[in-house]
Amino acid sequence: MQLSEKKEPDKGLPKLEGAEGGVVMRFAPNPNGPPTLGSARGIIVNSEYVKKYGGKFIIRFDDTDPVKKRPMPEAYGWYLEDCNWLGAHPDQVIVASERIEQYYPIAEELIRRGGAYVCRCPQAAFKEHKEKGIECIDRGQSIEENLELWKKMLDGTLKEGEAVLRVKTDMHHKDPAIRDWPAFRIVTAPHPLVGDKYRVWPLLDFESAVEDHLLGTTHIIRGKDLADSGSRQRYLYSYLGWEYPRVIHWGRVKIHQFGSFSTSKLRKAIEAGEYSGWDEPRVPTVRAMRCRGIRSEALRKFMIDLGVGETDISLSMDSIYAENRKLVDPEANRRFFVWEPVELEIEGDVPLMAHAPLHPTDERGFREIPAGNRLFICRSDLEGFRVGDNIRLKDLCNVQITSLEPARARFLGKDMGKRIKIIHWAPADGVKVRVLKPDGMDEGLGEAGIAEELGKVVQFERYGFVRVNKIGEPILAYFAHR
RNA sequence: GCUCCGGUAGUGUAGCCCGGCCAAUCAUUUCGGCCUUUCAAGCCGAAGACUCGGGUCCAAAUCCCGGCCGGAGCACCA
Repeated sequence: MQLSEKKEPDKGLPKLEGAEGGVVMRFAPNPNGPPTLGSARGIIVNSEYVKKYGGKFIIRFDDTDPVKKRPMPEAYGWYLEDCNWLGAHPDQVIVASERIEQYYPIAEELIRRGGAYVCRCPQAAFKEHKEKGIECIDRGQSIEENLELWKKMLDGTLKEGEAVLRVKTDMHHKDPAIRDWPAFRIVTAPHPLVGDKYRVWPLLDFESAVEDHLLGTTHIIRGKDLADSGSRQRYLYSYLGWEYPRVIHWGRVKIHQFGSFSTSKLRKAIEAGEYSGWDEPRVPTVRAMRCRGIRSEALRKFMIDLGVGETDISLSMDSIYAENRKLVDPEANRRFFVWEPVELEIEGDVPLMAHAPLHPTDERGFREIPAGNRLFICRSDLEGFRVGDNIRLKDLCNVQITSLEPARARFLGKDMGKRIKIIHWAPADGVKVRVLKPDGMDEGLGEAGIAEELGKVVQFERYGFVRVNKIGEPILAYFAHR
């Protein structure tokens, strides 16, 4: 009994320690672009835990740097849009830049409790102090002096770069990363959302730590890059008498097909015109996946299967594609699309109309495709032929190749003979189709019915699954996968 | 330089906390075969892994120590 229990493989996400009574979890992006596949992992896994244990899922925009990680006003909405599409409906949405007012009193309280001091060391000087474990003179200031200086930061007496508020940890801490970290600095540049309303901005460790407490966060999952934050923030929690949430870390994610993706790099590339936008197939964003016809369920299943290991992982889109194929294959209509079309002239009684099933197994009717003595086939198919070859034009008839240049054939019959090479084709008056792929583009001719598939995922036979995104001249489709 | 964290098949993952059911799970991938009016799907089969060295123990993927490899932090970025 117990033995077979232990054998049972764990399904889904690993258990969360101390989550039995429900959880409060958050995903905290910087809105400097739309969510990427990396963000999707955070959104999906956090929200999935909330679904599993009950509680609250919060989206919190950590947008407290108006300059170096300047937020994009549109990106806030993009996140919410993509969250909903991913099935991660937030119970609460927080914007840090709108909550600065709440941070100031906490900073002041921290000073009162002797947990922070205003440090006027030049950046480089402090760096040296930190390396050598030397306490600077400002560190010894009285609480009153610190409160006075804090006011001077707020009222503009102290200029940008002249002072920061530091949390007192331990200048002899064995890990230099933990020593007296900065909580606030002066930034006079306007913030895209709140303008020049504030000149003293919190840094991530302060903002995040305080918000996690304010929001009642029970569990934090964050990247390994923030692994030291816990140690830093615990000092602040201890000064204030708060209880620190449980923390889990996860490693860096890379995807073979995209490399590592940083939002800021993408943003630059888009601004430089290397990509046409945030949703084109070459870009690893959630919206690009959506436009390519990747289902959110496929992404969810994939991310949940990944779990939350601390190992850095380097994955392949193949698994996501395989997951998506299972979802999309039973639904997608089949259509003919001929890339690099070459005209084929056929002599004989070629049927004038083809009846092709919309789906190979699900009986949902037929497409009527006009045929006749002039058709188009793929250049790559033609190149594989020799004069005399018997070929079946799918759902139409059998022909024999009589010439390659120009491409000619003669009608053989409609009977299903023994198994011969089968290719697809496009009618002479087919519609122009352009397919954008992660690694390029294909252009060609397709059956007219493609124009009925706007917004849908279809399978171009012998080509792959695509999503039809625009009906026009040409019709525009994004490639999902084979 | 200081500090922290990882290392199971090509990729990802289960098992590791609480050593024996592990000649190691599942998925993907690749390769065969069957089926088939798509090079899709489906079905069947195969391939492929515990980073290395010590130690503890009757017994180690699992515990301990060390090496190697990889990642991260040491910003008035997030």
